[in-house]
Amino acid sequence: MLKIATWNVNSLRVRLPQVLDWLAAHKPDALCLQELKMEDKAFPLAEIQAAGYHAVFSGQKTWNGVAILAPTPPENPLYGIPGFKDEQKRVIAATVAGLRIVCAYFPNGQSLDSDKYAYKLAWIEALTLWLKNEVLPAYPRFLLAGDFNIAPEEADAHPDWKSDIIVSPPERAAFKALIGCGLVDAFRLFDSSENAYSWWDYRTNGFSRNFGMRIDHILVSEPLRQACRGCAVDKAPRGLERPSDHAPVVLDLAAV
DNA sequence: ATGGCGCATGGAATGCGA
Repeated sequence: MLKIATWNVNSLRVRLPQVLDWLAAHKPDALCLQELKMEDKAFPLAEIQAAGYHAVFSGQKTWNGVAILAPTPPENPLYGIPGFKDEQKRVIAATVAGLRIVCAYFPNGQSLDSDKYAYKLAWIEALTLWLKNEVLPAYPRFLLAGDFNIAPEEADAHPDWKSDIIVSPPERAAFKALIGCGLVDAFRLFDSSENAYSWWDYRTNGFSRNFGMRIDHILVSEPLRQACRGCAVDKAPRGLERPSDHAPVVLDLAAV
């Protein structure tokens, strides 16, 4: 069985002890991280290697930043979306355990009238075209994991969520177009509705009153669908002292 | 219950995230 996980850590500098604990406890075959919020020269490679993991990473100061950790060296790393000029470090790809993995931190968008919203939609379109035209044809055993900043369905957002961002029809249409490339939302293959959310607001005790959304996802290619054995949110890290506002999403995959 | 938290920058107050 392979265990593949994704976790927006909201600063790897702050969350490194929790990440190391989580690696030791769960021993994932791949862990995708987002929001490192650090430059590559600050990446804690020595600590991660001491924990028995290798890493490929793409960071920047203050914002964004993505990484893939694995017990064997991730192969053929690729940084960013080819042909899409972007200063923001949001995408890293690598091959682990015979799986092509794209780890992505989708733009937030901020609000529907923001330039960041237009950037979000353009970014998703570029990602979709790249996956459809280049990645999926080359790598049948493929998965896309990360923080999508989209709650795909009504059930994926708390009813009290009042903002348009994250749940707007164009964002949900973009998610469907992405799925339409030949991908499956692994979480929805299983009845795990009690763990429906992957993010909870830091404000107003969001976690204790379950004010959250499911915005972290693992999408798998059709050839991997039959190998999926389970997919769930691990809520435990969200309850720790000084947590990330996101919890890990974990996929169990039968070895093929 | 969305001003209300947490993080980074810079060394206080502000911008951003979702």
